Amino acid sequence: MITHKKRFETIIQKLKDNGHKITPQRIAIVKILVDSEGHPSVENIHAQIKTDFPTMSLATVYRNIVLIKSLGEVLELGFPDGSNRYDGNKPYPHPHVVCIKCKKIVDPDLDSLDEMKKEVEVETEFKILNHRLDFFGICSDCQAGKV
Amino acid sequence: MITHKKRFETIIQKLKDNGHKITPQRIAIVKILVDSEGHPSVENIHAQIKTDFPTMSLATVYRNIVLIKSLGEVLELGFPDGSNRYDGNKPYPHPHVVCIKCKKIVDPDLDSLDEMKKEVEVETEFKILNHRLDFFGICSDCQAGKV
DNA sequence: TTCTAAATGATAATAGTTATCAATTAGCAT
DNA sequence: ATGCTAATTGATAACTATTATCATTTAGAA
Repeated sequence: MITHKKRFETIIQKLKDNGHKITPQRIAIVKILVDSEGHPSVENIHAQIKTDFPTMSLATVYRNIVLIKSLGEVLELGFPDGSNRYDGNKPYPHPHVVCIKCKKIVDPDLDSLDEMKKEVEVETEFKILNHRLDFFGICSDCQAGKV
Repeated sequence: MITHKKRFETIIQKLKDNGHKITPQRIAIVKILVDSEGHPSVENIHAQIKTDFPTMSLATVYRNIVLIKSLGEVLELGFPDGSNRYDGNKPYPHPHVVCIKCKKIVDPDLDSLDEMKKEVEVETEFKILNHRLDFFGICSDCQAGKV
């Protein structure tokens, strides 16, 4: 399991390698992306960042998330009922478990979907490149009525 | 495999059972939902419907999709890069295969995720209610350069 | 046939995201 | 350390997808 610090350095290096400046705003955004436990939305990231950067623009956060996504260093998840969510720690397809009450997202440790992927390729004649697997339910906190 | 006609009748009956009027607009929307092969967006549905109902409002389509969704008769899929998609034939969790070029969606025939669901419940202590599984790739038509 | 609450159509409003442009600044060159 | 400049930011307008509002229409019960 790679550390948050390692992920931070990887993303910052990727920005440098692609000719981008390492601004204080970018450092702050990447830090939140890799430290976050729950795949935050842009709005979440902006709200957290305002503590240390009260004048940072929401547009700056959006622009930088798009940039980091274009470098393949963040996984973007869309849900039907709201804004997109971002995972800076595992920027590749992996399962999620989403609480439908508090919207928390956790990453369970499940077996690879490679077998299914092969079955799908045979059945559909698609060339499969990636996948998405989410389970939706109620977390133990919300079951206990803490939220 | 249930027929489109049967699905149509089921949805219409559900609307009646819930005290809703069966307007010509609703009949047209439900028909497109059950006849569609590729999980259309609201915009798609509206574009198709305009042929026979040139004055139907986009808001009417949106309102009715929301209504049918609230009755549990349509599956709603959100993607990070655009509008939501709707499946009126299988309004319950099932796998999808999405072409990243032409955006076509097909439903492969895969084994149940019940085993994984149990593993997830044990590991995360969530009560799992449903799931989402999508594979992303390139369909055979787009591989052949037809699109 | 009449009546009325539900539904529609048109459009304003909202939320999430992207584009624009003047001002600022990271970092390279000296 | 200083100067320079293209990249970046901040503020906000604009865009897209969706929802809210309200006058008008209509499905269907009586």
